[in-house]
Amino acid sequence: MNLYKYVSDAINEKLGFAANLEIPRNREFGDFSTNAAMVGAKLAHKNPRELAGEILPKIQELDFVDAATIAGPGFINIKIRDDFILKNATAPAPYKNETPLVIDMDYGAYNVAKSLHIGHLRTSIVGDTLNRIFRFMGHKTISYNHMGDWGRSMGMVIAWIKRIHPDWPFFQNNFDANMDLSKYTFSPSELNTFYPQASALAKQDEKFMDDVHTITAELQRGHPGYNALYNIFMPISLKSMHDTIHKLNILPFDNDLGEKNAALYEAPVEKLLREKNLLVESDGAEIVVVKRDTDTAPMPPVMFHNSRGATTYDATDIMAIYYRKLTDNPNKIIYLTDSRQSLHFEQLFRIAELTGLFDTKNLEHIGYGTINGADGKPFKTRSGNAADLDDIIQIATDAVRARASENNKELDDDTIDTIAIAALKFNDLIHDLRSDYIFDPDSVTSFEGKTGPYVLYTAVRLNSVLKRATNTPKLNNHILLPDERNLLMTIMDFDRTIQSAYENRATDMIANYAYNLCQLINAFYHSCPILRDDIDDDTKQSRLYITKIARDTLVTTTDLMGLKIPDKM
RNA sequence: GCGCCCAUGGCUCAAUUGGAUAGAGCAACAGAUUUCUAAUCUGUGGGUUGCAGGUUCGAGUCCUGCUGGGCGCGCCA
Repeated sequence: MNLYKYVSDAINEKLGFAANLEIPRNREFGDFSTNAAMVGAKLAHKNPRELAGEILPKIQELDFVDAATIAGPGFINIKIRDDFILKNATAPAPYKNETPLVIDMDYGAYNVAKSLHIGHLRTSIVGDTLNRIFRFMGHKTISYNHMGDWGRSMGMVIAWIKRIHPDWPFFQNNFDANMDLSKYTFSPSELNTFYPQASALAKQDEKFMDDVHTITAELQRGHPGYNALYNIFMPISLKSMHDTIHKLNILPFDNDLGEKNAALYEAPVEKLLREKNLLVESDGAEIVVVKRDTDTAPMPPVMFHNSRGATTYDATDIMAIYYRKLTDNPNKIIYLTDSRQSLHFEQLFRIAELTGLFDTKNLEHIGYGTINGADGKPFKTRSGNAADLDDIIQIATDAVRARASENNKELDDDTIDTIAIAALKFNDLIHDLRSDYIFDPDSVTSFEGKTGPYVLYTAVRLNSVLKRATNTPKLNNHILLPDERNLLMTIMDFDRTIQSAYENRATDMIANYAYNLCQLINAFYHSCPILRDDIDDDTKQSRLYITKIARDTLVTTTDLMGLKIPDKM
């Protein structure tokens, strides 16, 4: 049950006004605490403690209250009856929402022909967990991998291939799309080298850059050879993305639809902008002015067509809204990107408002912080590049393998991968997503304390106990030991946590809850033997029941984080 | 220049959005296994929350001003 809500509602009803219910930081004060008397005292010009004295008897009458006392400047501290806890403790279940929202979620946003790197870690992991939270709350989400699959970077890749294979048929005037093209292919790793090389060359070779622009424009206009080539490397790249997110246990995207798909809606969006007289010519480009008189911050115009007539990502993002409205007609669109793109989304949302395309209050940008190295600058490899996600996963995997062999544990490869992924993901999720954090490979692979492996280990322990048990889990009425009581109270706090995580879009609340739950589970595990021979059957049954709902609650949180639990570790 | 964000033990991060004695992990030190997995548990030391004011019953949190850092500001995404 949602204990917090139950207690809060009961107190509010009893008092006849909305009191603020808190869980004291220092649990010695009780299970709950309200500052109703202090708030009320200000309005009524009364002494807070005196007012608390008037409120106190009413609270003491409530059937779940064991004791209620006045403390400090006027707090009323409440302790819940043990039998009430015993009667109502259950594991959480997904919500049945009677008015579910349709939510389009835009995260991931991988680039075709570029390997996933550390910059994609948070958008993937946090986006996936937010998606799972929304679904748990009973909403319908539609996830979009809004790929960079149609812009200048595609021109770069094709220009590079043209440079190294000028004799290939895609580049000949007599190109025949019906010929057998099966021998023109690339390995994923080979493909991923093209863009960086092309990009480096374009910076110093103006002629090559001109080629890139020409090829990009021709590709977008339907050049048969370039499009045939695109259709060869695009699936290779897509598969490579899928492999990586599969390793990370990220839910498959409902749509791998990016800029190319959005670009199909250029004409209707342009028409809409022209109808509203929003397109303005400026330096050969067509722009939309989004600045308001009240703005104090810089607010540059939005580029719809650049001076070469091409559309930029500002434009394709408008088209994507148009497309999603047409197909999903969502209640909300939520974007998860690096917080450095905040201005872009502010501009985008203003255009949605100016065109009447989408209600601005239902467009939401969640900006996450940068992952930095020990020097406080964005995390780089020793050679100065953004670290590949696959390489980071490999480092974690090697560390798990080393740790397992240190402890003389024989674990299969799947288990080792599972533990490594949990270490990476949990480390990401435990941080406030809006803040930067420092990624330290040594601490991520230490697996001690507040880590993913700790969480998995705790779940494995509980599963192991439940597997051995012959008694039926059943909660018998007994006096709760402190470690049993603390654990049950935290289990009953799950609903408040996920509600808060949902409202605040705060994935770290789930991770912190999971860690806190594990600490209490391990304390319970140590101080309360479950299956030992000298434990009587009633106690065994009770502790098995606690073990079971603790395991179920923990599994719910690990599911939300997309962590798998191994059979042993 | 304009705007946004940040500053908390040696290190990495919390703090129920204004609540009570600022908490965890790592690192250091001292302990725990005839017992369900020691990737565990128990304990010890470590703080003038960058600085100076202000608001009120009450401030790490809100306001003002400094100092120091990060980020953004038309044809990259």
